Amino acid sequence: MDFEKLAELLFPSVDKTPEYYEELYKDRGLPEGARVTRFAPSPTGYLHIGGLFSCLISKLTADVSGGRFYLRIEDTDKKREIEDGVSGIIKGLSDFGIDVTEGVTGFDSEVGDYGPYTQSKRAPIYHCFAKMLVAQGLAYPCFCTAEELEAMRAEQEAAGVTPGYYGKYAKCRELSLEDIEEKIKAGVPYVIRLRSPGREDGKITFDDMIKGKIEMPENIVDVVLLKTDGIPTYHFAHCVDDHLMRTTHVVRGDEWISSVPTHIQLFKACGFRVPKYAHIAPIMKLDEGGKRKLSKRKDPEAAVEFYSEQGFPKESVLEYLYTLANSNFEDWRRANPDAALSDFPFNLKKMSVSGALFDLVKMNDVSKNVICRKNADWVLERTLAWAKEYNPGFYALLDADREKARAILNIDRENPKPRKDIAKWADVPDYVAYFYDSLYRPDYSVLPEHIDKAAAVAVLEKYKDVWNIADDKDTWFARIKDICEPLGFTPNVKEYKANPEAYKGHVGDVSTIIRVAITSRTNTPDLYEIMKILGEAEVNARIENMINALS
RNA sequence: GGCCCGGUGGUCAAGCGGUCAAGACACCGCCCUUUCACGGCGGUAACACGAGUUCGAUUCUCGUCCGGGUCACCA
Repeated sequence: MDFEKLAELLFPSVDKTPEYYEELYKDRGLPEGARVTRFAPSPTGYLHIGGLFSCLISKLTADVSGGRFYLRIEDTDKKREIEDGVSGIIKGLSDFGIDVTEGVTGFDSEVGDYGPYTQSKRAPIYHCFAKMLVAQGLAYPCFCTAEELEAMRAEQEAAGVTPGYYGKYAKCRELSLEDIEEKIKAGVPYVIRLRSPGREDGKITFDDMIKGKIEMPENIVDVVLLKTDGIPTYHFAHCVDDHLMRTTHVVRGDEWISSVPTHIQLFKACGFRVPKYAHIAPIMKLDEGGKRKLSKRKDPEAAVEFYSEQGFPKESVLEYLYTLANSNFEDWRRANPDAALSDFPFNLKKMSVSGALFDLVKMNDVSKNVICRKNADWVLERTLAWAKEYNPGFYALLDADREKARAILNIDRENPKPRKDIAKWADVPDYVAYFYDSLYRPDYSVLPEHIDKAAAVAVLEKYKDVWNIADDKDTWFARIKDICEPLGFTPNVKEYKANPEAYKGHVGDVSTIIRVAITSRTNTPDLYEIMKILGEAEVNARIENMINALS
């Protein structure tokens, strides 16, 4: 068989040589040890939290080595094509702090010297290398129809042999040049398959950077390289792209692990250096007692938009993802509370081998710790930005009086023991509700059972007269203590505990009554600050209101 | 089913032949305290099972069971 002639017959329009591309996409000239990685999603318009995680790991791998990270779009499946599947992904990445400096940067735009970075725009390149393979007898056209393939599979299953296009089942392997010529002339559709050099009993071992040493049977299947429409399969595109883009480390989901033998074989067939692989475990979710991958359809938290909508700061999401990535991250964070995330010495080898359950509760905790360290301006700014997009009414409310909003958010903040009330911006409307007439709904039923209503009214009547907006905090509290005794309460909690029968309650109960009158809640941050912000008139009105309601 | 990978408290996880088997989240208790939160202290709770190897196995080997992945002209 004259393979050169076959190659010419199959790819008459290819006018470049592999050497041309090797020359065009020069070695990156990075220092020894610098790693080149990439994130290569399908343009579904949707960024999965697992995708973000994978992307982060990939980027970190490059960053800590002083290397290079780029974004490639794998749009070789035209059945899945949607209008603009790219922008959503880019937005998702940038919303969570990953800015692309090489590769696809938006709908129909890209930067970098190794492009095009969108696979559908690389057809001539794939064809060139497919032609090379054919010319060397390492690939061949296959005219089998879907029906034939299906029949073959049924036959193999019935016979109990491994299904697949290989060995004697690879009917088109030995077609003569004449046969091929004839079929092509007749317009019979065909794919290009690899002539797999794998042996039935062959073994291949490779060293995954996360999973360690893995031994697998060699690939013997003549996998499809180019589909009927001339578009490459993932396998082939991965091979030529990662080679030409000079990727050194392929970081991807571990669902790919079983095709590594195929990929290594392909790289070798092409004469390319095989990249290092790092297969990361997927993020899981507990469902009906079992673990399963976070699913786009069933789990709202699978989409990164969920975190935007809920108002989790990107710092929080990132921080949580880091804890999943390297378990020593939390120790590092405790030791370096103010360090930038980029200073963390990320280590691929410390990645967990098996999939972690996504823990929204832990995520909340991480986020509270992030937010509680920030100042009021930062919190206000982020809350405003979130509200503007997801809660316009609330935005208008805060925006109307930013000083007030800032003051509210500043209560018990910026001190060594800051409160941790807020995990996400969606928590804020409820957190600040009683400061705004439009959100506040008086509800005195929250007053604890053990507090007598008549006594509560008496407390309020008295307090209304003695409190003074100008008081400093000590005086403010002293006044509350002062009204205790005359009304049958004690200012001394210990005293009360020693002899509860002698009193109607203690200063804590008195405070609670006042707190309920002003906020309709039994738990709030510093009441003194709250009253300051509300102002004299409003506080008096609210006290009056409760007196009337209870009388 | 074949082939891979995995199995330490409810969750994330240290651990690499000898440990009272770290730590974090969650939960419970106590302290602090005008409430809540914060903080401090303490507590409940784990090596899937069975055989080996070894003076000694959570750590090594094999088997069982369980979980996950994969077997396309999808990625």
